[in-house]
Amino acid sequence: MDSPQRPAPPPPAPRRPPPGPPPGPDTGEVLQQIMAITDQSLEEAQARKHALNCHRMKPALFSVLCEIKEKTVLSIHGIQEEGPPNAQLMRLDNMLLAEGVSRPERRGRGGSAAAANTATPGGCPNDNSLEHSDYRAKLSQIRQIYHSELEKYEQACREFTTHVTNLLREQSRMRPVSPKEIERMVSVIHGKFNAIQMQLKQSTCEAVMTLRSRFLDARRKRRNFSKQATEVLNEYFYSHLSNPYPSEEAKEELARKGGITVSQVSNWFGNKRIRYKKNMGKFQEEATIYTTKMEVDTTKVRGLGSQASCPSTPSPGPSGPFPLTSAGDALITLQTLASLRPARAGGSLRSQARGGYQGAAPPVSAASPAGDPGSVNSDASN
DNA sequence: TTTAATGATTTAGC
DNA sequence: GCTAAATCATTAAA
Repeated sequence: MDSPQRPAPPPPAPRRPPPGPPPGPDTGEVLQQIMAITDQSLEEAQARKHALNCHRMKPALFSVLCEIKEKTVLSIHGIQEEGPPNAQLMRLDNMLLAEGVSRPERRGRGGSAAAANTATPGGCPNDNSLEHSDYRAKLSQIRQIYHSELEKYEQACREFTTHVTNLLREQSRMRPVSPKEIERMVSVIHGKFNAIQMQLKQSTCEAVMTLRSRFLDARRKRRNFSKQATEVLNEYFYSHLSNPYPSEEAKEELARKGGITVSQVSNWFGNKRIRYKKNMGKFQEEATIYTTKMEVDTTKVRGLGSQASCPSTPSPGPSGPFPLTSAGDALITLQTLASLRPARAGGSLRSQARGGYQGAAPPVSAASPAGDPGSVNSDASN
């Protein structure tokens, strides 16, 4: 039997390339192309470039390309770069102006804050104490560093901007770079430098705040009063022991004589009263010293026919709130002498009204301004 | 280092 | 708003 002819087997299927990137030119081929490029003479390349640059269609082509680029770039970045004025930066600027770190003549940002703080930069009290001069010196140091750094940043910004602008202008001959693009690049650079400036401002503000807290926190910077101040205060206290509540005017005079503030006088009397009351025995020696001293002074003053050196005071009566010490004999003499001074209406009345030591009341101040710093609280905390 | 002295602050009462 | 009282924080002497 004849077997039917078998069809010829199909030719072997061609091998499929392995899955992966689409077939490209062979590496060797690419290398050859590169070699061919490098083989071209430099002059030839330059000539081609020149020919392209001089092509009559080049300006039109660049213009179109610039336009397209402009639209694309603006759609991507345009909106993001337009932000609201930086509130944080404004706050920092205002604070630096208020602290007297920024120059007041630097206009443009936060001018109102400067106007509000021209009298006492830094909110520093108007005391001419050593601490405050030290504070001002340190603040001045901070200011110097700040301005020198700021100047450096500004100069670097200017130089870098000029450099980039020139570079882009140069490149605009070879590739489409529109003036707007240059402008945008400049604003980007300014933005970056502004961020650096903000860091500088922030650290300057921190330094000022640290300085302030260190110098103006009076509790930390407590200084004992001068000997003269203590003497003035003690003289008044012991000569008015029955009613040691100086009037506002007396406080002012004591403050002036002792070179301290009215608040400090109030603090001192508050402390003195309570400590004297708690431990009268301990203060006896001191009391004797001052009463004797006052007695001598008063005798001298009497001899001169004028008034005592102590500030005017409420009339201390023998029935005042503070019991006399056992050295009271000397004190009684003092009280008697003190009572010769011009009496003030409020003092004894009020102390009598309260009655007793515990109820020791202050004399009514003759003139107590609204912003009276005479409370026990220190003005340093204001 | 410890402790007493002292100026300043806080809280509550009036 | 001023004061007493308690307390804190710093200074200066022991």
